[in-house]
Amino acid sequence: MYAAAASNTAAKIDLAGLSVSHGLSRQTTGHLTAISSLQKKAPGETLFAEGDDADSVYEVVRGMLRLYKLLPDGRRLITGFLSAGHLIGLAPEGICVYTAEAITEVTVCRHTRTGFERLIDEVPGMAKRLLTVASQELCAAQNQMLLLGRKSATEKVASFLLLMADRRGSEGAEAVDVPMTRSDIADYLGLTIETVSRTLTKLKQDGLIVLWTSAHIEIRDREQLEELAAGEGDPDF
Amino acid sequence: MYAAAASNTAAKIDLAGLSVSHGLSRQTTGHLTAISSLQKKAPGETLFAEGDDADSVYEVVRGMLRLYKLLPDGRRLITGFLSAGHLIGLAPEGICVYTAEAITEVTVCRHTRTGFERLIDEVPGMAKRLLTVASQELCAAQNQMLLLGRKSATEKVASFLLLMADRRGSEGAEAVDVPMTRSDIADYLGLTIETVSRTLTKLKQDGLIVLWTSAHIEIRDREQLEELAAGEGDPDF
DNA sequence: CGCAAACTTGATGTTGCTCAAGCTAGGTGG
DNA sequence: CCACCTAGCTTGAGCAACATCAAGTTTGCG
Repeated sequence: MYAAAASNTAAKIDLAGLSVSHGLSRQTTGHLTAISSLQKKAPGETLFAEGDDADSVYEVVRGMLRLYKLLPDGRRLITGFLSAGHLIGLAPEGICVYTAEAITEVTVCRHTRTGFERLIDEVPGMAKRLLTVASQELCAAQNQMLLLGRKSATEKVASFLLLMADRRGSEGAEAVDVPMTRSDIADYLGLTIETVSRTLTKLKQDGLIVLWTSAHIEIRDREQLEELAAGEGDPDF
Repeated sequence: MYAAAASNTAAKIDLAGLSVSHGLSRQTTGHLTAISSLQKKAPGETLFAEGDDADSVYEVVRGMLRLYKLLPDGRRLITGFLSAGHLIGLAPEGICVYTAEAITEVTVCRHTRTGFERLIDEVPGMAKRLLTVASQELCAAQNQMLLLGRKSATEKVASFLLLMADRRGSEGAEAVDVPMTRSDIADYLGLTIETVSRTLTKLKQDGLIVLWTSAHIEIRDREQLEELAAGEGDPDF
């Protein structure tokens, strides 16, 4: 019954895109689960594709998704990585504007769009709360635009590492779990896999990070990494 | 009294960022103007700056604004251009996350944040309507990410021209009014002024556009421009 | 008319992309 | 259990797109 609420007391929520954290009351999530069903997706499986009818709203319960848009010749841009607690699928015109695909094995809670709409109308304050979340999303999207349009490869990769680090709850240790491939990272940062790989190697050589495996990175000098990410990095880095 | 409504029967609305169109009922805008005051800004003047308290919500009545974010060393990214009917200032944490500056002479309708919040609570359907607008914003932001991360200079400039053309209502003629400088365009597209200038020259030489003046451009081959913008351009362009 | 800001154009430079090998790790079957 | 196989990752060499630097030119305004 309270599947979604059970795994997240203070649920993180996402609306139609990038991830942001937000608290939902138990009552609200109760309403949510009343019109919902759980689904599992294997890595690489598609939840929905760009152009599909947006007839469902999903909440991520476990695992990680990528959202992306494609150009006709196959160039891809990943607009966000979603993890547990995030909401997706609230498309404006009833048409999905991006594809959502599982990176790891993913469990999602599926709600019908009409049911979700009714929820917005009936639960007082629901729309306002979602509006707050949407504003946060927008803010995150603007930061990502700044990154894509004006940051160097090193600054982009540093920003990405900090984002991943901060997302996995702040567990003292600076161990960053990177479930996505270099190709995903590249398409998220507007780079190529080779540049991502080279940049990580350089950060390793400079002692800012340790590459335990390609999917498990440790932050060694967070301060310097933050300076880089903010664009205040010494030019000699 | 109905200042905002008077200039826009079907008002375009913006929420905390990029522009999107949306219809507001006369009743709603009536409520809006009840807690509002008109202000004028000269070109170059600042409405609010990144980091300011977000204590107001503005609706653009006339003219054009730029919204931008800065990196510490002065690199700038313009996240959007706002024209009549757009709303700004609904910041998530009460802190402005970008600067808003007048490009042309601008008239805005200023609302107190608290008054606007009350409006959201009291007018039924208001929050939901704003949520729709926010979703459209988010969608636009994702398209801009795709542009910034994966499009070539030519594709970026073509996309920009079409955006400007479509914004100025569809008045048959393909006359595009460009009130912003090359520097603004460059910072919107993640390019330099020189690249913007050269790209426009190339489009002119290829016969896709005519540069009547630097601020007045005519689209001559919309179809080809649209192909370019979509990323399906012939490599020989 | 003269000045300053904005724009264009050219020559050169650099970042990140492309192309091309190798390398590593995880999974499978012998 | 190990050897192979493949997908993903790293590394290197050369290249291209766009940036930078540097003049000129145009435009609009006092």
